[in-house]
Amino acid sequence: MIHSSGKRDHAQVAVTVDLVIFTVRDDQLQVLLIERGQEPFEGRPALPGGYIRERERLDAAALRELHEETGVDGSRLHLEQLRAYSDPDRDPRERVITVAYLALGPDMPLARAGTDARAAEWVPVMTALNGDIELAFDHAVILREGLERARSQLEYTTVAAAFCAEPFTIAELRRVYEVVWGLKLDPSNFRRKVTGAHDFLRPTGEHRTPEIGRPAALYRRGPARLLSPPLLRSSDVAGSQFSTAALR
Amino acid sequence: MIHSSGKRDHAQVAVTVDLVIFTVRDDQLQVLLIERGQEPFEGRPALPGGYIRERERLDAAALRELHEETGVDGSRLHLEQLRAYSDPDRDPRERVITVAYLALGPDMPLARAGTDARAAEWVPVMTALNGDIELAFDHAVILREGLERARSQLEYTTVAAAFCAEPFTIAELRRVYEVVWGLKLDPSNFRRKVTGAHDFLRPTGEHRTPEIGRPAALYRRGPARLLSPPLLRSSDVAGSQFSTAALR
DNA sequence: CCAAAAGTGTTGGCATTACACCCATGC
DNA sequence: GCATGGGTGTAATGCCAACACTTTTGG
Repeated sequence: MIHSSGKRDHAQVAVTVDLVIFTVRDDQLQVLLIERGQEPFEGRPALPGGYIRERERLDAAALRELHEETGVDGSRLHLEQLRAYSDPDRDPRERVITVAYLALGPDMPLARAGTDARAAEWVPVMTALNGDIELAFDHAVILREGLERARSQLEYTTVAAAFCAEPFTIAELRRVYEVVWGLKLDPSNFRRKVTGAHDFLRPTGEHRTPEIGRPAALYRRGPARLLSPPLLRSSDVAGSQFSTAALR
Repeated sequence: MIHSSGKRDHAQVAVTVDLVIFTVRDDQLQVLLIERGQEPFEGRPALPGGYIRERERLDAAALRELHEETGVDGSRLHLEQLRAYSDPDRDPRERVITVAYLALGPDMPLARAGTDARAAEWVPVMTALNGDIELAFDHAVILREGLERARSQLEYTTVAAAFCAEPFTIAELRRVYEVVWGLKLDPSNFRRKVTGAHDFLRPTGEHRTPEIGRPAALYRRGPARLLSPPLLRSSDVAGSQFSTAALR
């Protein structure tokens, strides 16, 4: 029953989910964009997403869309709700409220074209926000807020490890922070902090020998979700690719 | 046009906003609850809220409901979106997705009964979460998450000042932290931190003489929104009214 | 009316910790 | 060259004490 009765004392609206899916590839933070296969904004890049189904939770819809667009089952990703966007004119066809999700994961298998998308591909975030590319709907705003959420989440939580495929080295984890924040971190201090944080990392005891350099110890994600003390991005000299004005 | 056409390829749902409105009264963190005046959950306490209107933004709906329930215009409050709740069975009548908002403000004029609420009153948060009171719908979950959001927001932002009517003293601000976190803070350290944080407080140069004790300097809110360095609630001995299990 | 006590805000002084910066070493 | 580990000086913080200003109490 889409409409249980003809008359209502309140409006009904369509609801979609949109996904900001981040990964770290080639020492860059990249976001998954699709090319829209239909109006409105046909041919324009957009965040993956779609309408929720009857009796479907928002989280379930996000996981479903994630799977449809990337082929990845979300059980190994970090998925978190960003917020709802409700501008009445954000979709020119009708009133559509969208709930945006933030998904973080390790370098994923190449995206395949989705159902109503011509193509899906990884795009460096700075490229997607570069003004040259005009995202569909209000997706530029959503992407910007998703980026800021990801950056601040790295400070207070352990989600950075979600970007790393297990097992991983501390240097790989550090590179995640450097790429997302756009600045260099001192390897020594970084190691001390993350190994000191309780239950953040579980050492495997094994090592991985790179092409050059000393073998690095391997770790897995620990059970901790909150990072205390936090890992702040305050000082340090910024080689930032984005100005701090992105903080809003 | 509620329905632009009879047939759709996607479901439409009703959307509401619900408000977690906090204030500090009598050295307690209190939340505004209404008593429902209609089914379902008639007579049960609930968070204030209601359906969004056509072409109305969620933020606007939240401000409108806030005004309807408290008579306060929200321009002087801190209002922030929590998240959307989408369990298909959270409302027994039909599918309703709600977007929860968190509102923080100084002790407000006594709430007046709203349109579809029998009464509205301030209730200490620990009372409302005490199991004895069963909130309507999933409002207990929303309230719990709102509390946790407020607690963590105090660490990294300057919203604590939103609880204080200007001008205010540093001791009043400290009491906000103590009440929300449920622990005692060292007056000396607290003063050092908040006065050291850039643009957090603007001294007025004036003083207020309490009933007993030394006159305290008065301050107004500064332009800063983010608090750096953050004010962590980590250590310190807990005289906590809630166990840390409330962190989720 | 004055002196002492009590309560609150404010300031200052260490001891400890955390951190940024730098250097040394192993593979 | 890169990962790892250690050391040092500076800043932040926790803890504790003293001081300032006011009202209340009691002689």
